[in-house]
Amino acid sequence: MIRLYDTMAREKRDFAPADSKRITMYVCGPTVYGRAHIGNARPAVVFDTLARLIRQQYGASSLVYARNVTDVDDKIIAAAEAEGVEPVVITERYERHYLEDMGALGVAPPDIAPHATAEIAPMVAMIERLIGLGNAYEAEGHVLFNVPSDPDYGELSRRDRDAMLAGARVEVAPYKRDPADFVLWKPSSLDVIGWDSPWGRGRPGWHIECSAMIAAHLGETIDIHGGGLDLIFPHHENEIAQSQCAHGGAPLARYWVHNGFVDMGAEKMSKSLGNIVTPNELLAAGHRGETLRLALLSAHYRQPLAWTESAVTQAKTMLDRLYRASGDADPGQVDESVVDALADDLNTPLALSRLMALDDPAAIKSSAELLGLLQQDSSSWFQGDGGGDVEAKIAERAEAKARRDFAAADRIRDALAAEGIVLEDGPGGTTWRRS
RNA sequence: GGCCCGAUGGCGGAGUGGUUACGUAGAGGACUGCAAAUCCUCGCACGCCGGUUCGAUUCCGGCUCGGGCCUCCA
Repeated sequence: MIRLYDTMAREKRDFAPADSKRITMYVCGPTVYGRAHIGNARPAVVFDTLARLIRQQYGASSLVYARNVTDVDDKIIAAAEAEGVEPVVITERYERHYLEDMGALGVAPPDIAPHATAEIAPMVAMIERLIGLGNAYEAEGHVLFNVPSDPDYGELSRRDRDAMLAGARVEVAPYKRDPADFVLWKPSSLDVIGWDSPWGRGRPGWHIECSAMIAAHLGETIDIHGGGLDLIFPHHENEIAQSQCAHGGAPLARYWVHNGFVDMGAEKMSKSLGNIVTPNELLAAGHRGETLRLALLSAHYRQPLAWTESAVTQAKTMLDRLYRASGDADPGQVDESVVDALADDLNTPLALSRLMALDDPAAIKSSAELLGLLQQDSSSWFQGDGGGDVEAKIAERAEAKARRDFAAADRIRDALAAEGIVLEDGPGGTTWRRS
């Protein structure tokens, strides 16, 4: 039995999917206008891990996992203008990078990756339905969702309309009937990407994308909706409003799961603060993807995670130990204590500590796979490709050792160490690994 | 201002009404030509003030500090 902390209920709940043969999970994916940073990678890794757990518990084909790609957005338009290219150049490039980076972190592609630009029709249809129901209205080429028309608005974020307005830091557009109303459709001038619609040429607002794509691919009510804490308001609140109003009150999701932030120093890592570090940079600096993944899983997903050099170093050390302990074993039985830890609201730090305590190489290997770790042979982890001349050096050093010329032997070992190659003398001879 | 989180050893990080994980770093030992790896051992913590309790790091209240959302944000 999996237990998940549900943001809506503010407590851990037993996970009971509507249909255990078709569990539906939707996670808000990237807006592809720039390189993903480590903070962006956290939800990808967290929900990838949750997906692995669900498949382990309910069967490989039990889960339909959708993660969208937002490929129409004002930031994309701005990036395209800055480079003097079409938006599609930007979106294709950064989606490719996103998949590369997440792949390096051991994140499997989702089952479905809906793209906003490919789903304009269902969005328009949903907007039309909301207008027909009196939940939305057209004004100056915009279509807006009328927040007061939804009595349940604010349930997820626990804020009422008055409180929202009291803290509002944005000027209210004059065409809004209510200051809290938000955009479903906005007009596009001819030089900006847009689609014809009943309200003129325009483009969808951010929130409607997810609502429409969820309904189109997964259904009116899904089991799990995931994303970062910062999406609770307004994004997920607005998704709920759109979907529930359009679907006769059917809840959008049974479980709302939100991950905490990655911090740099004391602050949230974010592009606008400029304090970001990207998987791409870290990989280029020589860190392995699994190291970054383990570092991301070393804190519970709802806790803030401070990103530091030492966190990465510790993750690397732990992986070295795990690879050494598992050796070249084939995966065996998944350890129950690891599964139990994960089943309790995805307690990855506890799962990791239990993994480190295992003795059986086959159990280590299979249990680590549940966390998306130990996905390569230990020889490739330690040695990577190449290294043919290392064996010659080892033989040379063995000769030196045989004639008890330890100074010569140590010179060879030190020279290799300078290249990042560590020699280890064991009972069966000398082995080597990259440091 | 409103709403919401968090505070655990040098660092990271679980968990628990009573004997306080684990990792990493550090100390000592075994092993080694010396190392490395491995194994053994050892220190080191539950923000502050009250309350409840036989007993609180754990429950409750207050405080302080830090963070988040209220605008784009994972």
